[in-house]
Amino acid sequence: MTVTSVHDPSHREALWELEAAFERGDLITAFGRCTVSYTGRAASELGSGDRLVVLKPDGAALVHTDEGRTPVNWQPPGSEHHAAVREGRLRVRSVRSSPAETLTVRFSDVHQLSTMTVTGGRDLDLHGSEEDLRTRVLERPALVDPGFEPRETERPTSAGPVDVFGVDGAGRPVVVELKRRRVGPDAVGQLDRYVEAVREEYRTGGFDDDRADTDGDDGDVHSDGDDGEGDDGDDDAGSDDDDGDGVRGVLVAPSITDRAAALLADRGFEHVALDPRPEGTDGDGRVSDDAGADDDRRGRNDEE
Amino acid sequence: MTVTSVHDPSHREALWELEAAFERGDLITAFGRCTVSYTGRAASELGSGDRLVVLKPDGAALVHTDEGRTPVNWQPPGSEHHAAVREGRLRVRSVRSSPAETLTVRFSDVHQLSTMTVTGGRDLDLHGSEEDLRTRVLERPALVDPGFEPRETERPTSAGPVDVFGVDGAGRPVVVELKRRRVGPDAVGQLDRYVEAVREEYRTGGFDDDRADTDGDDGDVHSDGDDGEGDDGDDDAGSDDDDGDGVRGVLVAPSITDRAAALLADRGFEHVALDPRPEGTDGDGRVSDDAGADDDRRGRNDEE
DNA sequence: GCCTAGGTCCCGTAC
DNA sequence: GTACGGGGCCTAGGC
Repeated sequence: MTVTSVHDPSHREALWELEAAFERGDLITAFGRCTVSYTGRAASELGSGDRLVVLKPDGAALVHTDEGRTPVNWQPPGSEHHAAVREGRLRVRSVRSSPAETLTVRFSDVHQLSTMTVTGGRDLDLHGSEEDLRTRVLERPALVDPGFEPRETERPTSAGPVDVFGVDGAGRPVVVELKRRRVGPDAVGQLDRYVEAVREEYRTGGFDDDRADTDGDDGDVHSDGDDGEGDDGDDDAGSDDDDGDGVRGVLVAPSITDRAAALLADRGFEHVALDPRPEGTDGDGRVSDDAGADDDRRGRNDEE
Repeated sequence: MTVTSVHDPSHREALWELEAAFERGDLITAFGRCTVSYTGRAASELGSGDRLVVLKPDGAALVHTDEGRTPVNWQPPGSEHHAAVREGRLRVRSVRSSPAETLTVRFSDVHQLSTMTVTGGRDLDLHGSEEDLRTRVLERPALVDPGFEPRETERPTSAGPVDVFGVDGAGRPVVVELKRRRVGPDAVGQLDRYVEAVREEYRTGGFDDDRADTDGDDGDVHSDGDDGEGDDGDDDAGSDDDDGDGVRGVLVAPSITDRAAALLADRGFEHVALDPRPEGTDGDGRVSDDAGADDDRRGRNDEE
């Protein structure tokens, strides 16, 4: 039996079904007239109305109205569901600790209650995330800068891990921050923190202080033989005509807002326009920078 | 009739029910074995398995497995739902434009399909948001700083609106950034952008350039009589022993991470520990700064 | 447990 | 429409 469903059950009937479903680890949907209370990180009250309540065996709870992608109330996984009849109403409560939070749904009427045994895979195969963008950059570093040579991903700094760290053709350190979508001012701040941390590293000594000792860890790129002095730069990696300390900051993202661009310029950083995916049939995915890069409505007609 | 439900319908039956429900503007749940494809800002594929699909009359679509608060696939409101039988399967598709996105669910088996007419309120009464924190600050400015005098909320700057803007006892401008929860480095960056924008204002002239002309708009505070010189400060509003330009930056939040605190100190800004809500019975909600401010497990027992 | 950042984030609001 | 920031954000990955 994969689905059970009862229409307009009495509260006792509903209670019985709920507890059996909890026991089985079923997915539960309840539709009915209810009020909802929540207290925890915040607190809320929702007056009477018809809602769809979903209770998952992992402890997640969702309360949906007829509008919005976001549930009007919810409880994340890890909660515990409880049901009871109180004051003539069916009370469903999901509770979790740390943070201490309680969601309470009180049904005056249950229109329908269903329980479902779920089987099958949950693994989503997703493309177009920041990780895809990183792959593109590592496979074709020239998209970032001619002569760019990635050295490490998730490179640790005192400000956190840098998405891609490497050197340019002149041997200057390059800090690359990747974003899968159009970026605003926050991304510039993020890049700024990383660049400043790296600059501070170079200032205060030979990059051995802040970096967690992760030689040969999983973040490395280019595990070829040369690990020491293979730099072909003519400068001593810094003090060039560039802005700060010789450390470059590059924001790789499909596009950037005006305000973010102004901030970026203010800090002396650069934007490289790049999509997380090779843009379908559109060549290599490099978007022309500082130019009208838009409207490629590829007429992808459905197969059926 | 508020609820209709069919068990193990044929695809044609299901199609009929779906189209009637679309017509009525009903909320729809479908549980069955299906695959899911998505393409748009990203792209994904989900293999066959049992899932709960929710279709809302506002165009929202949700695909839920038995785990997680977040749907495994979805479509935001504004999409258009379509149903058809193709290649022996029931195909439900939600499409939207800008961005162009398509969600396709292909059912090999529909275990249950329900349609529901939703009535009742959707307005949530929520407490504990940043707005509550702002209210607290405006009602009791001394919580931020003795002598702090709020002048404006959502004060426009070239970097965006400042949560609360005012002056301290010495007449120095104060930029306040509010956060309802513990803050990390990003919040410091945000505050930094605002403070820098205000400082630039003061540098480049008498605060009349970047500010949109919103005198007497809705962001003002203190519409009392005294608008001019009531300051009791002994300094001339700036050039004190303080860091920058005489403009102070204050981050008001319940707590702050170490890294954020270091950044804050580096910029010469301050943290004021404050909760969005008066913390139940806990006095005025001011949290002791730089001290072990924790564990107040108030034993709030349920009423029933 | 906390911290940090990504997300098909969603969502409201102002421009 | 774009932009910007809030959110009970959720979620994954480190430490």
